[in-house]
Amino acid sequence: MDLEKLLADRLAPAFAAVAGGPVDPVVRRSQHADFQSDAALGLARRLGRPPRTIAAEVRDRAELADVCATVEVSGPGFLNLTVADRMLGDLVGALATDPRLGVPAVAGPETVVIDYSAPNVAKEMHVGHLRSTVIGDAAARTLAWLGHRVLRANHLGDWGTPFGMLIEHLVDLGEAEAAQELSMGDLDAFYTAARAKFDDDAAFRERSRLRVVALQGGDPVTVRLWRLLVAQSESYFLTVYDLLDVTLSAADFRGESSYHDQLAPTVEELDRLGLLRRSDGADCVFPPGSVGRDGEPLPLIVRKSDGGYGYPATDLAALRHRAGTLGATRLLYVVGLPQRRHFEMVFATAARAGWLAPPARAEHVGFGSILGSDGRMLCSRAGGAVKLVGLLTEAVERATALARERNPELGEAEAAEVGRAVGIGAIKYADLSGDRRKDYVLEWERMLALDGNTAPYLQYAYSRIRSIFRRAGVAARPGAGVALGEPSERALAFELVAFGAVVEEVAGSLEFHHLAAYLHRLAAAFSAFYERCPVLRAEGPVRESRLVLCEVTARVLRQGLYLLGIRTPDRM
RNA sequence: GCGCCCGUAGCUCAGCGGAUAGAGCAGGGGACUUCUAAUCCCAAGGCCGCAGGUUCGAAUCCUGCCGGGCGCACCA
Repeated sequence: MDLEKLLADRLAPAFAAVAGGPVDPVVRRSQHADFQSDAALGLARRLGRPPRTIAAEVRDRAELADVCATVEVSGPGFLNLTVADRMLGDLVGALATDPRLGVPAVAGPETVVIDYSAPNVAKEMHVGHLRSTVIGDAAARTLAWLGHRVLRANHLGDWGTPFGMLIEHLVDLGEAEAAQELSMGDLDAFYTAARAKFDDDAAFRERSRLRVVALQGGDPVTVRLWRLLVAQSESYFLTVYDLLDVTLSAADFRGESSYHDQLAPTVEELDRLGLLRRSDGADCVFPPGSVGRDGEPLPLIVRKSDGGYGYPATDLAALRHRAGTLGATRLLYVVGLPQRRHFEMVFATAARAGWLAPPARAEHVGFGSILGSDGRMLCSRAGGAVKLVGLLTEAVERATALARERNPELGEAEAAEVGRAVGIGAIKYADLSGDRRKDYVLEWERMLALDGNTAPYLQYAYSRIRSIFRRAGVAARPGAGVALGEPSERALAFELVAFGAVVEEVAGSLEFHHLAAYLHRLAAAFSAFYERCPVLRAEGPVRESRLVLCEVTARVLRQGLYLLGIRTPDRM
């Protein structure tokens, strides 16, 4: 039970009695006390009485004796609430014996499909994929930990016209040579070479066109070559995921091709439902509300005038599969914000077709673009893409060098391990600590920063705690009483007790910067505590109590960072 | 033209109806014989893009304007 809710529950009846109806007590953290309630201000006009009088009356009626040390009317009519040390200590004590750290598993688990990462076969992963992968993985970890059934859907770009030219290029190179190139992760070179031939060589272009037809027609030789291409890319992506420390596995690849045979039936059903309209030779759905440049309704083109299918058809088929066959009630799409309109139209169409009916719902978990230093979008297809592995490798190298420098006691193997955890953590945290909807400028310095509000700061706090236990060879006694004397102990305790509410909120909003900010507050509170409150040199109950504070802090940091996909080394 | 998003400290960003607008970085000053100084403490830094409006109260909600970005029919 978090304190805010506890206080609100105690205040609500008092407010209801004074106001003669239900009132939200509006409890929040305060600079002037531990918490404050602002509800009396809003009630003043309605009741025609001074807010301070209302606040005083609520104070007198509320049953807060066991929770609060003091309850004071302040300013124009705030209620300042100071929590009793005893209550706060008991709450922390309860966390110490709770394997879930005050975050209960959800009562009604849902099936959640999370569409994220989605690189393209035979194309390099660039920084644009980083956001989707990192945010999506945090969502997967968080929702899974809460007890939901999470299905990770890596919607691989493994189908479409570019495969004609890619397969022809593979044929030109020879399978062995091509496999070699692709397994080295040099996907850009492969793609660029194919593209160049396609642009310059008419004969190659024609071969490519025929190859697409062969692929879609299921020609066995072509399909085998295509599979080769896909398999090589998949194994390359898995090495990147491994380096990035992401929970995506080989089993999560669900390429666009896997919906290939559902495309026609999907469109046919739209037709049967009377949602289809032919426009300029293309089969379209016109979801209400979307208007184009000319003021006319904007179509979702489910079948092109040449008979081919594009993204809308694939997305609809995938959605139908996820909601229908898989039984998902929450469908997440971790895709850049520029595609917002596309998803609006897809979701609207799916709803009209009855494929997406409550309680099932789809959410576009959009994120901002990555910009270059000139403030313009970076992640276009037209080059300028920064190779993801290059970024990751540099982060790990920097962090490893720093680990060696700062802690010579680390052996070579441990320094490498710390370097990985810290370097990768820094990159993920840089991405998750800001509002995901905002664009951000790609600054290597920022992403690779190892001090300030960064993952290493949180990891360092964790490793210091581990160091205390390691050095003393002791463990916290879970049942030990938590006695809070020092202000920095109280401050730390307040943060610990807030973990559950933060995770719960983030599971809904998927705004991971709230979790990041919380963990930073927690680590900062711990660091301040660490400076002022000796643990091992304390004695008796104070020592016992501080050991519990340390233990719970470590566990919350570890779990919180785990949800963000960030490791916590025992030593740094 | 229409729609969506964004303008907060020198920089990167939180805050999105409540009391004196918060962090980090950079820059200034302190703290290691004491559980890891990848740390902590102190000081400094702001017409919250501009102008109206709603409200007891606005960085936060509404309207307009200015500046920037993205999207707007067969590309994924």
